[in-house]
Amino acid sequence: MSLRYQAPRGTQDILPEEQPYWDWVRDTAARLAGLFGYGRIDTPVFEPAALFVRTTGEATDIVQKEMYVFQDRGGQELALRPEGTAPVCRAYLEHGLHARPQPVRLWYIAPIFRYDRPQAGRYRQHHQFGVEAIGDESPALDAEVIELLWSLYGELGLSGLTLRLNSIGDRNCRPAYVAVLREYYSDKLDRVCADCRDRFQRNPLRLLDCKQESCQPVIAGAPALTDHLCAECAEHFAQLRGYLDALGIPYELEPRLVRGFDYYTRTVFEVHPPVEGAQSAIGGGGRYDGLIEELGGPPTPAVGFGTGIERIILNLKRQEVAVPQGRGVQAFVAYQGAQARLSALRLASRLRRQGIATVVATGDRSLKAQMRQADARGARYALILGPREVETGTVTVRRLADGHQETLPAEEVVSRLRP
RNA sequence: GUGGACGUCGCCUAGCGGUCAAGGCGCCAGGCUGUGGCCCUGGAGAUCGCGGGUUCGAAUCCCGCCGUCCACCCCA
Repeated sequence: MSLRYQAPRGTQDILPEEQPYWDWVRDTAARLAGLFGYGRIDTPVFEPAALFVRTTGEATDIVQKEMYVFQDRGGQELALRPEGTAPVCRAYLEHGLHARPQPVRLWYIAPIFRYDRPQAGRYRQHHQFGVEAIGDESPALDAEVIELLWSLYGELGLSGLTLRLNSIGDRNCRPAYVAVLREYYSDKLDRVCADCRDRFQRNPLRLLDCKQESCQPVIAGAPALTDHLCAECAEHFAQLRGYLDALGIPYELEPRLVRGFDYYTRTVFEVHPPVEGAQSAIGGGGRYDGLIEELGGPPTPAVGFGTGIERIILNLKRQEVAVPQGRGVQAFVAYQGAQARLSALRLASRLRRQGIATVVATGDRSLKAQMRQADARGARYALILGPREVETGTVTVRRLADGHQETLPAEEVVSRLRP
């Protein structure tokens, strides 16, 4: 089929039959966030492009090749939001949220845009549920955020997930580690892949999670980041692990886990589903103690996560998790004749005012066709209004599940439909 | 951005150089006069993703583009 217009590459329409999944995820996320004391925040879909360049990092893939950047008619450089954290921090500063009791706990569900090549579970527009806890450096807050993410998956019905955890140090110890790492790699560049030679220059930390077979021996011998944490970072990390243990949240230490944004410090984590696709993380996050300062605010520690709703739904389907289905129509009103049509419209109107989901037949089709419609719609009752009913002021109520049917006075219909 | 597979009615699929492109699901209608789900019958619905090329002749072969999927990159 060739349509003149189709949804742009990497975007999708979410049809009614998909919505139960979305409702399930959104409702559960909102409920949990509330349970943890987080308040909802919505930020614009677009922001000054510089906001992301500054925070996410000049050299990151997101900034280098994945941002939707455009100029508006006033000449402003804007970007469709490629991640959720920076806008929330911007709002935190803009509205003086530092003057509120710290930490400030915020959550959002928002569309995210990245110009990369779509495949299963990866889109140019996707949606994230995210949480940011700003203004406190306690590892207890890291644990809280991780617990929230972990319980979300549990509540949703996902199983077999693994939480990967690491600490990548802070402004003090990371540069020292990167120097050690560079030193280690400097005489081995001829033994690693071309990408790694590039990473050596641009983003040395990423050397650690190269998947190339040939690079594995080099990685195996590389100095571990966690052996080079400063005392404060090591202590912070140790406390966090203690809290997670106390909360009974299982995690795997993943010394090679680094994340794609420059703003992370100390804690980083990802959650992976049991079946590994190419891009499998369904959620990830970490601490970003320097981000607010980078935006011109006071030094403000913070921690948060983002989790992809499309990927959650993908895994709900893979694991055949049954999600609550919305209630369908209760009543389908069929009628015969122009007279009855008016009665049908009035009856439907009355039912809806009583909170009973009601659909009226259209097109003056045969009663048989209307009944077929009622069945196809999944209605619980068919209400039949023909000349006979109009004349006697009655309605025939047919329960579609078993065909039980009776004709009763119009006034009694409402009470009959709600047991 | 790199490599690969695929693209036939709304959905799933057959056809794989030669009459009007076939079937299932779904949709619409009918199966005697006011009634669904099963069954039967009929109908609508496809420029065979788009554009070029090869050929007497292409859905079937070749090229380009678009899209989907897979791997890489990266990420949720």
